Amino acid sequence: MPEGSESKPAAPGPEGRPPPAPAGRNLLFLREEELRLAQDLLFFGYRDFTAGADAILAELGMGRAHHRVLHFVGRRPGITVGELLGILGITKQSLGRVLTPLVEQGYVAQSTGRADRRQRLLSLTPKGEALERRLFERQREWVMRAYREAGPAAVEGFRRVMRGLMGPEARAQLERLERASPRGADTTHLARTG
Amino acid sequence: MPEGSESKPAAPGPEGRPPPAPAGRNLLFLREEELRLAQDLLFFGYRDFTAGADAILAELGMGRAHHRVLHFVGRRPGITVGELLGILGITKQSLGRVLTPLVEQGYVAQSTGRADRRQRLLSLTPKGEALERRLFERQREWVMRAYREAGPAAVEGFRRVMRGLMGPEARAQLERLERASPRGADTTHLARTG
DNA sequence: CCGGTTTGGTCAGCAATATTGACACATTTT
DNA sequence: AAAATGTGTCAATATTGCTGACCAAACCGG
Repeated sequence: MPEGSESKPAAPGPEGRPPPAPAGRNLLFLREEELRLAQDLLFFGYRDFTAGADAILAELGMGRAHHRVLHFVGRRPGITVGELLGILGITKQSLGRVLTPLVEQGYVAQSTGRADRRQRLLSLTPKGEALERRLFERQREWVMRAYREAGPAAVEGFRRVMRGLMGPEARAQLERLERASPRGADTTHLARTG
Repeated sequence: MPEGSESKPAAPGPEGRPPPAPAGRNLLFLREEELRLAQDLLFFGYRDFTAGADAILAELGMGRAHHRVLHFVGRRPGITVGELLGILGITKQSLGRVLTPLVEQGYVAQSTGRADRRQRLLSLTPKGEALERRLFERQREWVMRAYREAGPAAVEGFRRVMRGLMGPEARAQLERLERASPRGADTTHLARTG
């Protein structure tokens, strides 16, 4: 379980400690309604964000878990099973149930680790890349619409808040992912105006 | 093909800034990496956002579905089963499996609709309100931390993007929820007739 | 080389959340 | 009276997660 016990940071945010001011407009007085809205937004937004990819996956008899594997393997080719487990935050058995079929059906390739030969380095086959890309494109359109409607400043705010919603472990993992940042190089075929 | 491959948006940390926007063109060319980041953020962020409440629920032998029912019933007391189904986007049977125990255990009260006596109007009992509040408080801390770290402008952006990620149906539902305003504020239309 | 640890695979069993389809019942509408 | 609606419930199934146990291969320190 990803923590949940993280206590309030003594380190003040950009706002610092709000003084016991008259107008309770500051963030410490986050009103209840404001936070209930956040709950609603996250519920509806996440649900609809995943809906498009879910539909594609369903056609192939797959689920969201398969997508997550494709996504993170594609994001970090050569990832080991253990690392993937850490990122997904699930057990080996749960992962095995989706990973094994993906390998058998030729979406994911395994290769023996060069440094440590116990490791299975995972990567996407062309078939796997094609599926991952298809799923990605579907979500891209969805996110793109939201980003365009909201504007660049809102996008940056969105990112900051989402990052804040992550626990320390997830933040570390995200950093690792960003550093690895694999396929940023060959995206020529989607640089079109879509 | 032009670009798409480089000019990475300099991995935005908490201090990151929106990519230099010369024209609206750059939102149309939303780069792949930018959108992969969105996928990651949503995955990790949503997971950790729900982790706290999940822990409480697990102690009570409940799951996330129970929380959603408590949340939306609390948000809109007097809601009918059918409306709840529409909001949650699940089937009657799936709802029944969590709703029935919640009623039996005294978290949710049912009352016959005054206009249409077929309807069961749902509301939280004091016990249900207490649990919902406990769950809410846990998430509030979490969201509050993220909001505080991100700052008010970012929060506004977050909301705009999340709203954009919602489909039309969800937007309509959210509007209805906001209009119905929660908890006693403006719920006259549900005069309880026992 | 031995023995302990790490990495990964697999099996058995269980639980939560979702699905579809069918049926029943009370009530409202036509 | 008949049709439609709102709700409850049954049986069967799928997906995704869990725990615990056990095994095999490979690595590492002495």
